[in-house]
Amino acid sequence: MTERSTESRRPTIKEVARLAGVSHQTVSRYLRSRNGLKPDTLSRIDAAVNELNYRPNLVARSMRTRRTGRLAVLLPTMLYNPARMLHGATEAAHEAGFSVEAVSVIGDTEARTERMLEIAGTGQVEGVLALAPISPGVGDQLPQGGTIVVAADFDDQMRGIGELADASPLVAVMERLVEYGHRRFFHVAGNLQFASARARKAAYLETVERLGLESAGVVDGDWSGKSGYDAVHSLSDEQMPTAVVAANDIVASGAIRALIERGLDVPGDVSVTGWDNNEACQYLPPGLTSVELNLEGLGRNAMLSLVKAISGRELEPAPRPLQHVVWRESTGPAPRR
Amino acid sequence: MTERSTESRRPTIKEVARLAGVSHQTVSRYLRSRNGLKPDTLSRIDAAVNELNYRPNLVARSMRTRRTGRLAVLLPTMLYNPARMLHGATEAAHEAGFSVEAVSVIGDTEARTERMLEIAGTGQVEGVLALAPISPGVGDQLPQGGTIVVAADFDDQMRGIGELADASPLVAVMERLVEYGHRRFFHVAGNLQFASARARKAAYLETVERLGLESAGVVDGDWSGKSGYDAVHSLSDEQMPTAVVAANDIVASGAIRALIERGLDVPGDVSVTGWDNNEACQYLPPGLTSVELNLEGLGRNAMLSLVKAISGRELEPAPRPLQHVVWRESTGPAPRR
DNA sequence: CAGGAAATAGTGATCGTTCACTATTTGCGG
DNA sequence: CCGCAAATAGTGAACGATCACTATTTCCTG
Repeated sequence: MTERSTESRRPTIKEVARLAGVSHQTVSRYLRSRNGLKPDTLSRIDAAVNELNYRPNLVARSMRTRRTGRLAVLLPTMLYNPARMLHGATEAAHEAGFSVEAVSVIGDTEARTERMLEIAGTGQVEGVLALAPISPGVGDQLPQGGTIVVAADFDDQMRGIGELADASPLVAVMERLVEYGHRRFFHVAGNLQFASARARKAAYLETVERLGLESAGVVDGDWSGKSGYDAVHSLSDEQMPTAVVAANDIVASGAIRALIERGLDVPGDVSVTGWDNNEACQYLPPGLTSVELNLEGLGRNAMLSLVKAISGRELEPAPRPLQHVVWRESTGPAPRR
Repeated sequence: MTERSTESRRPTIKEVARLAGVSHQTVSRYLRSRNGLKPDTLSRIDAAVNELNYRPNLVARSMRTRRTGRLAVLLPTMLYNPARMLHGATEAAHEAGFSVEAVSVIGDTEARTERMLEIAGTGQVEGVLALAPISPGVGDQLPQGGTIVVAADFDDQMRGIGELADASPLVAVMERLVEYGHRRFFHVAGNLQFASARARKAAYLETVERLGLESAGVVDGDWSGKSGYDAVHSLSDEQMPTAVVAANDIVASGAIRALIERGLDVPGDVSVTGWDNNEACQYLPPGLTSVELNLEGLGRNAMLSLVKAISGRELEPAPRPLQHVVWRESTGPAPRR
């Protein structure tokens, strides 16, 4: 389906004014508040607007007001589904009267950062929310003019908003597994450019240390099923843990596959946990123990900072908790040795 | 991380001109082509631009040129991961000199259509590519001004670009399964608001008819794992097919779960196929036979129509085929009865 | 009904860029 | 070194809205 509407120019505020028999400024007032106008005037403008099917030219408005009401969200490509987070962020932005542009960029942190500066520098958006990792100190490079950048993921100095990278459910998972008798763990990390991957890895190591557990080690992966598959196959029989904590569900699925290929039962011999509560992994046998994320909530809360920084407006944050563990069949008591 | 750059106004073309000792028009020329300027003039402007860290105000430019160079892509929310399609579409748009705004809208077809009209009507974008179902005949409602709308999914009169809804791999899957000895099939459809779901259902029914197969029926679902799970459980033992063709991998995972719960082996008793080549489903046992999509290519090709309609420019389409079947362990010979 | 404040409406400048012209400089043949 | 075309640069209007004022009308009070 392809349609092109009539070629004639769109009507302007002055044409509406002429048709309604008022000045352009009166129409301008009408557009913004609709108060302080006589009922008669108002209805004449109403009629003119309808007759001409007038809609204000937002480009011209932006030009004069120096406000675009638009925000950009920088998304990572392909690594996970950012749609739900984007949705939460967009909803919050709408509440504060902003529209949102999503920009997905391939390439590394540097490429993303470059593109972000480009977006921020042309006055097209009032702020940028980066849901993908960007270089630190990027704010300093911003051209003058007040475009604000909020990074939801950590920057390289490990500062960050935090919620996105909150790894506490991983600690809860491990503690419960310890109650189940597990002593020997293994962690397959995600792409460490992501704060969430770094945080989960750190939480794993910290918990091993704190509870005096054994660890078959940590393998740095890339969020892929293959990374989980390869990591498990890289272990010797002696190293084999009784619990594999994977960075996400995809990694977990690869790990489970490798465990089965090695003749091990899940959860009989080895328990496996994931992250993200991937719908496919809920059903396939064994149902995967995972961490359910309120992605809309996380997106919303990330956007709150940006909205506040730009307009000072404080929106209602998403109700906590934003993550919780869902126990399924892939976890169970540690095997007797 | 939150940063605010200096509050001072961004430099304008006139300030650059003054610093370089030329007229604003000369700077304007410099910005566009950089030809037809004396080397001396050019380097003076270069220096001024760098010193002021000048970037053109695209809002002002759009105002004068009546062109924004921006396109919008309307995305469905949450049903599947549109990131890769968006990426292909964005890449194609960049090649033609457009930037892309992604708009995800919740709600039904009507709500989406309404929002789309809003976006198209304010002159902020030159075109809209709808990757989510919208109401038919929407072009007629568009305000004057030449915003173009291209719908990649079918409209309600079942016209459409087609590639997105190409169900031919489903036919290939069924024919192969027939070679394997399968005679009795079952289809769990996706949300029929989507052209792809309608096309797969139609292809299933047509193939059953053409090859004279038995069908345990078609259940209309919603792309969810639960819909696959419930659909299988709704069958009596007598109705049970030897092959389940699911609308996508998530649905397939639900179906597999239900089959296992009923004591059936996959693929020993029943073969199952999905769609989308979901990464998690590749690993979990049994590896799911599915249809791999070149989502970037599909997104790209959808964008081509829009770009062509707006600028007349014809970009290189993605190489075919854009979909192909990946055979894995969830399919096998029909059981002897 | 005069007078003044409040409510309502109008006028012209302005945002930062490009467009359509006009003006100036350069280069070159004779 | 004149004259003229080509190359280069400058001037002012325009895009479509809002802002900062000023002007007019309405309403109320005494």
